[in-house]
Amino acid sequence: MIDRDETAPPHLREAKRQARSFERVRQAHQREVAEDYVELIADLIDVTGEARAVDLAERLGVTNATVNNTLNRLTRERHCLVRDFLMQLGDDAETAKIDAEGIEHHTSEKTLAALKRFLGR
Amino acid sequence: MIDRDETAPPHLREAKRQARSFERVRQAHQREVAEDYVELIADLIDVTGEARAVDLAERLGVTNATVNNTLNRLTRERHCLVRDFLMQLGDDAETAKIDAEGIEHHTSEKTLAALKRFLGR
DNA sequence: TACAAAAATTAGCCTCGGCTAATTTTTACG
DNA sequence: CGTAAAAATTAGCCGAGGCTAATTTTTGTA
Repeated sequence: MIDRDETAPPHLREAKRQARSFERVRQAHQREVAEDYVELIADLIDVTGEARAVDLAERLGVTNATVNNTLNRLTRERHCLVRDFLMQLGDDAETAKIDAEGIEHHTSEKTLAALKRFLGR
Repeated sequence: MIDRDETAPPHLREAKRQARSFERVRQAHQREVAEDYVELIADLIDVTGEARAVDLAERLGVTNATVNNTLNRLTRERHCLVRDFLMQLGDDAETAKIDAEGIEHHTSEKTLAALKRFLGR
């Protein structure tokens, strides 16, 4: 079983190529949100020494509640990333869960990106 | 009451500027979907003489059903645009509704864009 | 220290844009 | 002309990312 079927007719290959392109755009839009938050938070901390949700909301042009929901979602994603990595290393589910709690807040963006690559996400 | 308060402190003005920028990005993402459809449909008609939903789906990398839903939404938007324009011209709701039915399928993208500008959308 | 204002969180709702599965309509052809 | 295959539609689900309103927690200050 090969991934990129060189024997398929050209118009089908073209359609698949196009589909992958649109898919990448959709995924990029997803990532943008996280990146906007990271950037804004860094900027606020740089300037004011802290990053209040209320200030993020003002700068993003959304409500307080929306910022809260989004941050929850993003930190949930971060948590799962660390936990799944630990399980890949052989931790049992319970241990992975507990350790992830302790680790995740000390994990830089770079390390998180590395974990993502490692897990193939 | 003025729109852009020149007397507001600089950091608030900056926050508003940033909020508008994020808002524009969100709106741009919305428009992209419609543009992708218009472009793909034109391309398919150009090449094959027709634009089947099933082909759009393949090229967009989504399912048949998704294409159907999205097209429904977009044509609903088009319908409302024409109808609201007629009402702006003084048509009563009933007349506007009926006439929009007849008109909307003969309206080019350019005209629709003009209507949008006229209605301030 | 008490309390008012500010910030954060929670609850409940919406739309968009995805999906699968089932059904109906259209098309092509023997 | 009938029918099987293809295409389209419908029903019902999900998650992301918005909202408002209400509540709880935190913070600054008299």
